Amino acid sequence: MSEEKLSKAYDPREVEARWYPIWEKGGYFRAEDRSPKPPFSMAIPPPNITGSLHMGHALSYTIEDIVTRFERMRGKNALWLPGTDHAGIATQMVVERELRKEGIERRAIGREAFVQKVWEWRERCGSRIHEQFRAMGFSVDWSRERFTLDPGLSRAVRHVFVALHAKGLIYRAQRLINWCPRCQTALSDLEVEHEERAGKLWHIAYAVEGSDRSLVVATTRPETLLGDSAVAIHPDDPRYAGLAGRRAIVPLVDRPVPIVADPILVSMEFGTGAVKVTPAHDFADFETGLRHQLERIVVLDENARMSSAAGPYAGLDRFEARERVVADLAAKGLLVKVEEHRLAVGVCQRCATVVEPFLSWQWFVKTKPLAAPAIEAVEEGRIRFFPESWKATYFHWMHNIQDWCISRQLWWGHQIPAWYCGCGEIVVAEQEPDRCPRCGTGGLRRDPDVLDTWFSSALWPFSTLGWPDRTAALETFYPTTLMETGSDILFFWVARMIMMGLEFTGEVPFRDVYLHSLVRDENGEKMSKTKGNVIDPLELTREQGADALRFTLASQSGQGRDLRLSVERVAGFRAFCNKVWNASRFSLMNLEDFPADGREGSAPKGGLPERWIRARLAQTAAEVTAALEAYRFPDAASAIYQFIWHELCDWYIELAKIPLQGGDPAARRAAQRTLVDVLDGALRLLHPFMPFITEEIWQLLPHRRGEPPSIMVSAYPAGDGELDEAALREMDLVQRAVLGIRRVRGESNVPPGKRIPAIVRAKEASVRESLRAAEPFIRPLAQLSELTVTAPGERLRRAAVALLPELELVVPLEGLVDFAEEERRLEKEIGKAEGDRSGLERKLSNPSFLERAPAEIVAKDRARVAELGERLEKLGQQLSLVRGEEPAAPPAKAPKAKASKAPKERPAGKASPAKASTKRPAAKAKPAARKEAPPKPGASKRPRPAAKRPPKKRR
RNA sequence: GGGCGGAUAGCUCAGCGGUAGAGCGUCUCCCUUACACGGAGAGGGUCGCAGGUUCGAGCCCUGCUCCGCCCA
Repeated sequence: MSEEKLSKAYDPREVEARWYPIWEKGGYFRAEDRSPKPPFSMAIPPPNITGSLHMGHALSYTIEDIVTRFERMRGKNALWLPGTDHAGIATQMVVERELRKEGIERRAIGREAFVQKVWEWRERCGSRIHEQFRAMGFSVDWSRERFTLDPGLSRAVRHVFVALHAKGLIYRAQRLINWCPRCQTALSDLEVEHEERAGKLWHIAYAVEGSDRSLVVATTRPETLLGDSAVAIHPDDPRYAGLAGRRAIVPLVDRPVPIVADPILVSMEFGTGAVKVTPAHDFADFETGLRHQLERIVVLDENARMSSAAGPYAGLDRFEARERVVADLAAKGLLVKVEEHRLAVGVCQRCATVVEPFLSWQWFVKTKPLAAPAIEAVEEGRIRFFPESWKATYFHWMHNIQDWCISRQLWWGHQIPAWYCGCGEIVVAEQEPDRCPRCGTGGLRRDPDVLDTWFSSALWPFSTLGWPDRTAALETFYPTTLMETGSDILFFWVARMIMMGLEFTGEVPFRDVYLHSLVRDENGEKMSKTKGNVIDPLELTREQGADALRFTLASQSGQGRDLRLSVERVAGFRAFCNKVWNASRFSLMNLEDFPADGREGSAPKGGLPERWIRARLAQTAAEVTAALEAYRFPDAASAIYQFIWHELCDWYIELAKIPLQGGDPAARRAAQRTLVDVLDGALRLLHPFMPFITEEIWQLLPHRRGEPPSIMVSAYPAGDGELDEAALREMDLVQRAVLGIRRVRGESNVPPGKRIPAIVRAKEASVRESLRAAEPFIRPLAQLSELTVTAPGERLRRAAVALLPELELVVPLEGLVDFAEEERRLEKEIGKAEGDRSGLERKLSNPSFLERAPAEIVAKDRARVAELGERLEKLGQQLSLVRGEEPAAPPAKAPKAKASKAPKERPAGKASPAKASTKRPAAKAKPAARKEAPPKPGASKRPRPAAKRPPKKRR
């Protein structure tokens, strides 16, 4: 145990800086390839090498660390495998931008040199990520760190590409793909975001060949008419009957094109019911083109400028061209109408440039055959989703999955393992072929493109474990236990891992998927650099401590809901750290004479508080474990918070002061032992959430022989075993008695420091027995000079009374206070009880309730009515006593009649009986001063007697 | 256009058929030798709106209104 005095306030900075290197050196983060322990494994969602950790990462990794630490403490061989992602487009863009600052252009230095620069960049970023993990306390197994471009992972990528190609599940085709003219690469459907924007709908007249009729088409992209190769109409549209099969003349270029009837493309309701068809520049038109064998006329190049096929418009940017085309059409009188129109435009996920459907040769994954088993795995429950609602989204996407364009016109990434020969042969192989297998010539040219980053990510759960080799790690840790990631990459990543995992390992890549949601700011706004509302987790950690931030994220991370983060909330949990710190400080201050072997052997039973707090710890442990097993992090966090603050601190520590400061050495020792045992247990429960402070304190506690060297490898409290029900029951009595007396004191304005006598009455002899035994605990907590326990009976004039189940508390007030307050309190209680009772009586007078409701419900309500009757009787008596009225005749009759009759007299009208009974002056013989606040209709359904009564001297 | 969430105390959220909860904030009192990053107490809710089912509805059903995501 440390001799140093702990500081009065907790300072996370110093503590949090200290422990990570010790854990790392101790090897506690490491998982074993072979171990008798059951495995737990999880691959980290790898952060991009370019970035630093943002709040989304902090949330994700906090959750993952909590699970990992929990499982590790439960005795699992726990692997949390770290790594980073090369993030093709993102990284290439960042490095290009940086190089440009130095005046270096990517194309000028060439591919090899550029890729070298990116690797250098990666070296610099890597250590930063390390630092951030350290600051947050994430317990990853650094010895297994991976990078998506590592040789091993690259080999896995090539292997998969070749295997899928051999199976016909990867193919090369000339297709329309999404093209970002700024990033100069193809994108997958998922990398295109749809934004609704204001646009226009231009109505343009196309002449019908050989007639004086014309067709008016409506389009949002007039510049593409230069590439039109048909006009489509609906076959059933009477407006255009007889036109199908004839030809229309594309304006400006005067090209005759067929008029085709196509019920798929054309909606009779939209626009004019006639549509221009541009197969090379629109996805729907491309399909139409296939159906009708239409020409594909490419009028835009890879820079989204008009190509030579656009004749006089060649070289113009697409938006300039639009203006020119519209102007020229107008000049020729062919522009019939222009309407305002909202349309969804696709923009590049990375740079927000409007993407262009672009005809080009690309590589694709045929996804349908891969999706089928992936759907099945989830249907059969071999993979579970948390929250489960994501299943529906997953199914919907998987059932409608499109082929995946995987080639990217970038330099940074896994270069496609395909080689082209002059003879037209394409060789797909893991290693570069020496010569063409068909014509035998050498010098094959490798495909310059790289693979979509998500292609390599899709292999992450097994490629990181050494696949395609059958490694021990793979055998032990695969399938992994959990995939925890953001719901925004369900399709990008999770779905693809499932497909690839099943295809190549024959097993699911993970059993559970936990999807967290977005971290927003305190106003519910998405955090973004442009809005300036980004909270940097590292900065917040420096201010408030990583423990506080982690606890905040865990306790706010409800399933299926976005999380709102505010600095104030983090500060609130920092206060919790301080509370934990001080509870520990108190404990340690009282353990100075605790012997080194004081925790050996079974603990002495101790008194009621000792038995109670141990039972509560066990219950809390069970609760926390159940919550963590179900990924209900907020529930787990709040159970621990509640236990530590409101039970250990508010009750047990206060109660322990009695034996600790009393003269009985055995009782003192029992309290010491309990304090240290329970604090130890609480710290262990808390450790996955707050690793630093718990380790710091745990190290200061006296331990049993043979305890592990760190709390992070100690055993998680089990919460099993037999529960001391009697202690829980008795302590409940004590707590209710203390709270009741405190309440009376508070409401009657008894000065807080003033020690007063009180009487507790109970009908049950056993309850009285328990209370008498607990008298030494109740007295100090309720600030009593004296506590008398009796059976119910005599009434006390001039006393405050609180009625609780099983208990009746009497606090004589003569000479102490303010009877007006007490009177008001009683009136309030009576009002409430009357309200409750009349509600119940109405229910019980309903024959169908009696007939149909389960017997136990009816019995419960009846019992409660009886209870309320008793309560009202006592309260009525008490009220007259406080008022100084002579207790009217035999108390058993008069007050009861008064209290119980009142509600029945009232017709079952709108007015709350409770309100009326306490507000109506006449009925209660109250002074006129009472009536200044007539009940407001609808103010509240609950009684609010005497809410704003001005203070006045009664009597 | 289709789908999925959400709407409960001032704020953030639990509760999901039988007496409305927590944390934070607010108010009152208190610097009592673990902690003022604290203690004790209090106030605060027609559970989005309208129908329906039920003996009984934040809770189930239908419709509607807002807000947010995803897909087309």
